[in-house]
Amino acid sequence: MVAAIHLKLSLAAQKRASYAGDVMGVPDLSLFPFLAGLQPASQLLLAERTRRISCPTSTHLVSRGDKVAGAYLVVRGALRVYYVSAEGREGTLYWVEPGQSCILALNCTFSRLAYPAWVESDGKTEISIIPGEVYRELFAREAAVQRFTFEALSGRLFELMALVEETASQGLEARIASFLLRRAKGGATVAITQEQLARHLATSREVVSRTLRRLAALGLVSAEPGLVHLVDHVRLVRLADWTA
Amino acid sequence: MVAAIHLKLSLAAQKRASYAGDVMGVPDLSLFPFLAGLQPASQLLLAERTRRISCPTSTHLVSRGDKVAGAYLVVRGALRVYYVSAEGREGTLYWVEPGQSCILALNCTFSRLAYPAWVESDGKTEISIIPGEVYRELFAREAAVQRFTFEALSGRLFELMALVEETASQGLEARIASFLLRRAKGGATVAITQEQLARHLATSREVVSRTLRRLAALGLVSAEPGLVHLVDHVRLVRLADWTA
DNA sequence: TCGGCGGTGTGACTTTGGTTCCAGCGTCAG
DNA sequence: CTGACGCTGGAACCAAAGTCACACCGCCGA
Repeated sequence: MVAAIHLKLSLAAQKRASYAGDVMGVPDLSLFPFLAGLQPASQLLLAERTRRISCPTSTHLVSRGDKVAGAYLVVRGALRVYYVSAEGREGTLYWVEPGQSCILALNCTFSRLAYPAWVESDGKTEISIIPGEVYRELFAREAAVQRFTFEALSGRLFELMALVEETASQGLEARIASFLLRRAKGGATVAITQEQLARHLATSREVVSRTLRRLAALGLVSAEPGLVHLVDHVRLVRLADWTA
Repeated sequence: MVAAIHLKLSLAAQKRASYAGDVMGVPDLSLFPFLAGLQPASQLLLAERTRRISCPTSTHLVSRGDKVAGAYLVVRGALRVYYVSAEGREGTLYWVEPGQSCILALNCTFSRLAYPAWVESDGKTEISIIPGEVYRELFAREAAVQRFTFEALSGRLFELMALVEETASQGLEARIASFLLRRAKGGATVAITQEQLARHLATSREVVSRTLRRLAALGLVSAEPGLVHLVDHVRLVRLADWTA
């Protein structure tokens, strides 16, 4: 339909990218309904310049300090945004899930801000990358894009405010409870190793092991290798959500 | 010039508000240059609906859970955005300084998000409050407002990412060093009591006292009641900025 | 069958930071 | 002068969490 125009995709992303089988790089409209309402010209622009990439789990996409611009729309899987401390301990800042996006600098000509964190795929992941200039164009003339952008940013902002508060003022028990609840998404079991859990929460495996056993002893969870079952949902919520 | 239209200003803000002497509530254009380029209709809307309020230090403006919408543009002084943990300890998330703004929900009709933190004035402060509907209007039709909003939000986002990392992976020494450097803004001395310092960093006065003395013993700072002098700027930076 | 190896359990120890309690010191109003 | 109050110093103690070392179990491939 439209000739593919090659452009510099950012870094490692391209290296490991394998174009998915769909016609263009435009993400599913079911996940990003606001795209359906765009002007024809915008749709065309999107179709021409968006690239869908697809990668296995734990694919490294962005490093701290990378100068990136544009928007990463997640279609499948998830992106994990995390930091790495001086001692090499890492902690997850947030996930970008299907239907969400990671919007980076727009003013990509000057002040392409260096991204302050790392990004990797979490699970087999497909994302549509809209280059900075293109996104800026769309943002300038499409109210729907403006709104989407605003919500994405302010949503993350609120999330991060909560995270700061959580990490600063809650013990590990509560933080683990909170983490598990968020991850389970209503389900009763989370598939995760204690090692991974430790990395998400920026702590060590041993500490997670201890804490998890304490929670198990209290009857809140039960664990087996690679799995954590949420036994007492109610008490877990009470433990995690101190605002109650 | 334009008749003042009274509207419900949010909460406590109004209670203590005393209108400043300038003609309208529109903030200084020197601080917010993007406002100068707006269409005449927008300028009129701003002039009609913006309210300037002015308050002494430590005036409580927003509580967690308040349903607020709109933008707070800081003209003088500063706003301090902070959280309060279950045990009553507080920590500062960030400051909104002159020329900056605190942009809250825009979709103020539905989903007026509850604000997740507290806001108070820090120093004698003047702010211009643009109501939610008005800001939404401006945002919809003024590219400059869109851009300003985007930068404000993504700037905060990056700040908060750094804060999460800092609180999670740095010791108090480093966090205090970092805090003092940011506050000094190039100067060599910070006017702050240890009590206040403790509140900003979500710790206790005694701990700050100890840590500060340790830093003093190392020759990094020197302290007197209500003041902290930055003695060895270089080593302070090295201590705070572990990325070096 | 025999090692690896990934995932986990556990004890002992250290460090950091939070808590409690009290003492000193300067300023300022009465 | 004096007492109250705000700010700081400092000891003793405690709790949470990070660190180190090692042991165990199950699985899988050589």
